[in-house]
Amino acid sequence: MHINGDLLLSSLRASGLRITGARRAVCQVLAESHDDHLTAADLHKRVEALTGKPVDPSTIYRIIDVLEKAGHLRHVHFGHGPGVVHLVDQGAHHHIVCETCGRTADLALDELGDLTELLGAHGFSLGSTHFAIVAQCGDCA
Amino acid sequence: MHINGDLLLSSLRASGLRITGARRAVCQVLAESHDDHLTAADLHKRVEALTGKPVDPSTIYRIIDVLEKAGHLRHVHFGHGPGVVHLVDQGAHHHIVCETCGRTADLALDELGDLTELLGAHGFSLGSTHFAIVAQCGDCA
DNA sequence: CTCGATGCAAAGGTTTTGCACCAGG
DNA sequence: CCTGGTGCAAAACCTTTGCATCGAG
Repeated sequence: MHINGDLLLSSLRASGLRITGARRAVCQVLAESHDDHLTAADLHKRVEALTGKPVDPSTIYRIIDVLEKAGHLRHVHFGHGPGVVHLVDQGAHHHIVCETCGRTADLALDELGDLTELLGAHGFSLGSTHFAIVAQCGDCA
Repeated sequence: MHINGDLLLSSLRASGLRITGARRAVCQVLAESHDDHLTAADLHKRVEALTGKPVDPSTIYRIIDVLEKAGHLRHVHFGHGPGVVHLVDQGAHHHIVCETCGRTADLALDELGDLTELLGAHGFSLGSTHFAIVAQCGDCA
């Protein structure tokens, strides 16, 4: 089951936050592009296309921030370039991204046992999905 | 055994490149801070301290570029913040960095079997040490 | 009416680039 | 000399922030 835009909005309202046109549009776009990894710029374009009105980039970043603090959104860094954003309804996952072409794959948390061990041997623990693992995909290797 | 600055310089000369004051200083600083991960800004500061003369930041970046193309240097990204640079004399290694405090650890390539398998299961291969794996160290977790 | 949200513009930090001048070989 | 290296200044890129205004509740 996928989170829908209204659910996001009512969660905001429940926290005493206001429902504005921009927030409505961001939530709808996020809900519709549910399985995508959108950059702030992508989000911005789609929001403007949806509303027909100009929206300031800073507003997009602020809405991302609000949704992230509310726990609905996560933003992830894929090596170079802009960060990307995705909803977090169906459990967190880690990301692999191709350094060359940008193709991505998701890693379920229960696949990460060996990696956890490797990191543990050096006194580290995974514990964040904020940065992707950068690698090479089959086509680019 | 560690690469020393003169070795770097003679390699440059052997490629038909010129030995300048700035290049001499960068190579010496790199050789002396052999096991560190320096940012371009660190490098810049130490080069100016060593020569007593102002050096333009762009010159530092260009020298990094030259040394990297010559295969002596690698620059790595540790999550947010500036990239870091280190010599590559004793075999490539991968990096783990703590997302919170920035502490780093090196992963020898022969420790990466499991990670290689994990990535392979998704059609990816490691094959670059250009981006660190971002995690949490014991103190910050 | 009131406070939160937005637009605008500017700055932030790192890195790159264009261009004219300088200097290594 | 002559080409490559450097300084300077500006831009590029993504994101954040200050401040005045707008609008949701």
